[in-house]
Amino acid sequence: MSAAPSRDGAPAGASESLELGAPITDRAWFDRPSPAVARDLVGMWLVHDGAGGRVVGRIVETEAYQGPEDLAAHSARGRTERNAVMFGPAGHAYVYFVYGLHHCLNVVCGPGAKPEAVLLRAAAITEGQALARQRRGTAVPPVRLAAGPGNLTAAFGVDRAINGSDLISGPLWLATGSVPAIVIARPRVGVDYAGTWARRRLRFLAADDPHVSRR
DNA sequence: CTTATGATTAGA
DNA sequence: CTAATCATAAGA
Repeated sequence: MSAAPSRDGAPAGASESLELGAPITDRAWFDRPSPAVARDLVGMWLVHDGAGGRVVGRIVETEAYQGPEDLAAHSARGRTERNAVMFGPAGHAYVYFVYGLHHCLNVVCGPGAKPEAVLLRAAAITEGQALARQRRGTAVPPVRLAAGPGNLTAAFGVDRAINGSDLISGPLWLATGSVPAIVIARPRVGVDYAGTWARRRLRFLAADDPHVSRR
């Protein structure tokens, strides 16, 4: 079987990856507090070179989950088999299964050993739309293909098989965007149980972008 | 072993 | 507003 397409620079003249920027290859970029990484990820590219082909999308919505003090973070209740990746080095994928239906994709952050992560909540698919629609259903409008964390993982073909994958060397990776996003901050979704942490503005969205999740 | 529930979604 | 649907974590 053939190897996954290279993450190295696109061939000269290639235009299929519209505006796809430089891959993030510096682990220090990930090794920062999750709010900073979450804000920076809005407007950047998510790429998955999966079994069915490549899917690329512009990230338009993220949420930061901080260390043990953040009562909404999985790491707040200590290290378990599920969240172990959060306690490992930054720049890896933390994928978990929830509600018996959906997968959620997170980018593990730092600094250092701090168990922080960023949940990727929505993206605008720019390449591999046919593949994404095949996975999500033909009736889904393009604007909703990756709107919402469960829909995003479905569209990109991400599941627990990729949990722990290195975002610097694996089939799932990130690249800089060419168009800076105007980012707004709002409270996170679905964490009402987290007391004062539920009110903090740790959800980051691209302003006026139709590809964000509902609510 | 049993049991409660969730960083969700679609639909009424 | 609720059902769907099951891996996970916590407790007995």
